[in-house]
Amino acid sequence: MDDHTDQTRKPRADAVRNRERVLEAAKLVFSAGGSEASLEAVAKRAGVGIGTLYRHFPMREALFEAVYRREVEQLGELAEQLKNEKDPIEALRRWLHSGVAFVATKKGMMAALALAVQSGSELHAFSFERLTKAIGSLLDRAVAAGEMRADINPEDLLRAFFGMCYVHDQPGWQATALRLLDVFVDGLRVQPPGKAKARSSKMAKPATKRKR
Amino acid sequence: MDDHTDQTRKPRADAVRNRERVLEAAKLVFSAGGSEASLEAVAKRAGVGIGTLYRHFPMREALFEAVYRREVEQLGELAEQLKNEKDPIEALRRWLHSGVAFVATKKGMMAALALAVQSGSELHAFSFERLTKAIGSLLDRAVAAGEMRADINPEDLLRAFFGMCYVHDQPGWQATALRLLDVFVDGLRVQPPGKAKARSSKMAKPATKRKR
DNA sequence: CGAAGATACGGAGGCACCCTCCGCTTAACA
DNA sequence: TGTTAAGCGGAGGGTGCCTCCGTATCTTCG
Repeated sequence: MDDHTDQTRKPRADAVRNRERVLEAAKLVFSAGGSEASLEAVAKRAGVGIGTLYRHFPMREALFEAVYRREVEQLGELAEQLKNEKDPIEALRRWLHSGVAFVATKKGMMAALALAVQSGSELHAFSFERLTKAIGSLLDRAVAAGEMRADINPEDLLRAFFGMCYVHDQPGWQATALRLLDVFVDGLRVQPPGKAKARSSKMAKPATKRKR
Repeated sequence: MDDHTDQTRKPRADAVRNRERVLEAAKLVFSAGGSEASLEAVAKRAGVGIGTLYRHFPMREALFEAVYRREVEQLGELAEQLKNEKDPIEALRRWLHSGVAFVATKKGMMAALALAVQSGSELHAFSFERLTKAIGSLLDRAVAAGEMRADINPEDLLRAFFGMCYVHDQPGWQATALRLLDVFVDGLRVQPPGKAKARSSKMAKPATKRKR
């Protein structure tokens, strides 16, 4: 685990720089154009040859991975901060809500990502672990405080979160996702028999417009 | 709206037959290989020329649409049947659970579908309406019976359902989805202050294994 | 039934993108 | 500064997407 025991050259400066450029370009291109965007477009935007792109990211999937990895990191860090929140359930809900806002800026990324994750790659392992740990800590706190049922594990919650965020097709999807998450959190809450429906007052607005 | 007022020829028999063949082939191919599968493979499997495929379904998306439309129909019909169930909430839950099983057989289809729906096509309008109506009737019954909170509309519930079904990557995803849906339904339930946590006995199994 | 006309079929071909491969360039190390 | 390995770029072979049009087949009408 030393730094220079097995004669490893220092990585070339231009290689590092190019890798960074490609990542940045990919983030922009995928954000805008979705997973459809051609890798050649990414290379062009990054100002590197297509060959360079492929050396750094041998498969299309690898590029998604790298781009997405950063985003996941950010979500994880957010959870860390929220652990300072007083009310544990509120902290959890805040995280979920923030997650929605975060996802909202990703647009096309999500579709690409979904496909990438589907393939059962290592990306899945990484992000799942990172986020599970994050959400798990929030969850544990709430359970320990006796405010939340203990039969749902972090993985489940994470899945539910992603699921609800996934459906973003119409303009108002964010509000919907937030509402759905609130309901879910209500379902998780341990209701003291006495004030069973008290917390519902937190959901200020009723559903938008009861169709049909 | 008559049948033969504006001189419409009867559609050619071979055209109808070929369309059917392509649909069947597409269903199989997409089910197996996911959205990656080439349309030329579909054409070959259907035993028609690539040109024929493209005339019937001008865009890749159109093919997904047509295939998916049937599946949606089936889900809708299932809801009709479940309206005869006694317990309205149980009926709703049964529908959701059946939905999971249904989705489970689709495998790769879901990814393709997600992309198609994303594009805000007419498919979305159709399936959303069909399923919303189906789920809405189940929901209304439960609300009318005073067993369910009234501030969640059918659209929301549908989104939640799809969201939870979407995350299918690992072997055990079905069990997870079912559990998540149960939690969600619990969240929807109006809890009589007296027996607040009584219904939780319905969730026989605890979460599989509380990781970390 | 047979001719006429509409309609559909098939697959060649143009295009875009994927990915590989290799001669040239450039940074790291001595 | 010279040596050497790592990295760069983009030409090029391959595949799949989609269009276009000459040919085949079905419907209709006399």
